[in-house]
Amino acid sequence: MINTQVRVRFAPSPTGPLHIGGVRTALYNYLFARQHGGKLIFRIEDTDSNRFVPGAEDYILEAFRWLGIQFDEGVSFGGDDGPYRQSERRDIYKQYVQQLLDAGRAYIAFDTAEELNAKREAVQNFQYDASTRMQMRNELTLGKEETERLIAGGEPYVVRFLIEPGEDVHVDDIIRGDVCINSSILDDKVLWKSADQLPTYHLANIVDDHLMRITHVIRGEEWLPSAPLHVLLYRAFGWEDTMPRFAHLPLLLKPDGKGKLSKRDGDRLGFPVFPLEWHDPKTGDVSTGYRESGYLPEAVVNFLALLGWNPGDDQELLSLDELVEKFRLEKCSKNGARFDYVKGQWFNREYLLRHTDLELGGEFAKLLSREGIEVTAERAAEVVALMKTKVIEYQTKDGPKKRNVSFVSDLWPLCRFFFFAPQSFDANDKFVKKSWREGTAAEMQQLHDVLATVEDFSVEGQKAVVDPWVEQSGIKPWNAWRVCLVGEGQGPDMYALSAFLGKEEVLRRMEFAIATLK
RNA sequence: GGCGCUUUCGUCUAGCGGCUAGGACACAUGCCUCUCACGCAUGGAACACGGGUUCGAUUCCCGUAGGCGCUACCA
Repeated sequence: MINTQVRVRFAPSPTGPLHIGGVRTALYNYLFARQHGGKLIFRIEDTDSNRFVPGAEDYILEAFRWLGIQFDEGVSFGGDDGPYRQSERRDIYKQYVQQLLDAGRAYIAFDTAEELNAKREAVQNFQYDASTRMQMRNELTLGKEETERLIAGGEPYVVRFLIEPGEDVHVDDIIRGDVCINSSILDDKVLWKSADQLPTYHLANIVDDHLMRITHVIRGEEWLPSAPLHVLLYRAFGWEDTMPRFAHLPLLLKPDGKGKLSKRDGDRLGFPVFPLEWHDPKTGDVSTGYRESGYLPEAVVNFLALLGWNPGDDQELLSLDELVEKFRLEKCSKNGARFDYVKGQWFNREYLLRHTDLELGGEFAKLLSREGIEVTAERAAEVVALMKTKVIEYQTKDGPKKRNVSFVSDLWPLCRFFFFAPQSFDANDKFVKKSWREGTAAEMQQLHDVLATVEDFSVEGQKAVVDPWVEQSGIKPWNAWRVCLVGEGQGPDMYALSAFLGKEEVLRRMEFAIATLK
């Protein structure tokens, strides 16, 4: 194991959109593979035919493309260990199930789901294991001949793993150290179902990881209780010497309240839990995604990477390359992390501010276009430059709150006045009241007339004319001028705004305000 | 219920026997100022509890309590 190449895999089920926790698991696998010069494999675990959701596989692939997480082998990436879709590996599993059967490590059972449910209701804490298997309808109680007769007669059956009780099974977890579970609490897990000729997760997982020469299994903590079962399977196959090492990651928890993060939390608190927008083919429901909500992929990656791991120093902003370099699996925290989406917004802001105004202007121009405003990226970039350091008010369950501009889309509600002149003024607005008193209209008329004489309407050009007038007249025109051009107490520096709007528009807005407010 | 994992500011976390327990997000205040801000500065805020081990425990061990997960012919 020491000198073999690192090979890890991310193996989702195509049962719906990829959960953000799954994205983090994939990211950690990616970081680990890259930093060891290893390979990352993309496998589809579609052994439950009932839960298959069309479009899910493409969705997952598209999500990773967007995030910049690249795979080396697997579904849609090729490789020598295919097929990488478990539903296409029936023959392989069948062969290995037979191997277990032949070795007496597994047995055939005919108990139907209904029979088992009845049993569970009748017997408290019923478990299909060494203590009960001799009372059930299976190969061990029916005998070989009867078993073969039933199979020949088309009776559906499953193959169960025969677990020897009373053994302490140890799992050496990279994150948690030695984890020990007694085999007596494990049940004789179903490994294979004749009904769809497919294995269950446990069997498929072990066979595939072995055949694909996986060296490290990095997965969510929900798998920890079944890790001993997996160890036992490796042993039963005689593969213990090449068994991968395990690392069970802590789960992502709700931002508030109890339990693990769910889709509902996102809907309730207003943040995405999926990387991309998802249209549920069954219900028609649409769930927003990080991409569609205006998150930058590098911000999502950085945010997720630090939920459960940190570089050990005070650095929080790390590029994908830096993460590859600094990530340490053994330094991952052991306890679940509450999903602090507010910090996610902060990360996005940091990355947003690292883009040039022109890049952001291009995005903003697209957004404006959807509002029916056609401007060039350069023009939009001027607005971005003036407004990207502002705060936006938003709604929460505890009422309105404020936060810094974190998304390009935050700009739009703040920037309407750049494109639309005030149509009316709120006389009760605190700022308007404070700024517009007796005589203000006359002062604004003076400023209007002064501005009318300005030839060069750039910031500098206006200053050259207006500053001396301010000095000489003693009039502080700023707030009232703001009322004229903006309509309320917000916005950028007045000269900057005025220069952006241009002389004609500025004079027009002032005339309207003077006429309206008197 | 059983089994396993886990427990440092509100949140994410640093700490790996001796620290004024550090940082970030969030929050509050001040400065700046033409509005709202940004920025800068400052501040409040944590070792779950009880036993051990030790000269000394946030740190090691054991309990208790909380949290999380698993307990399917789902992954």
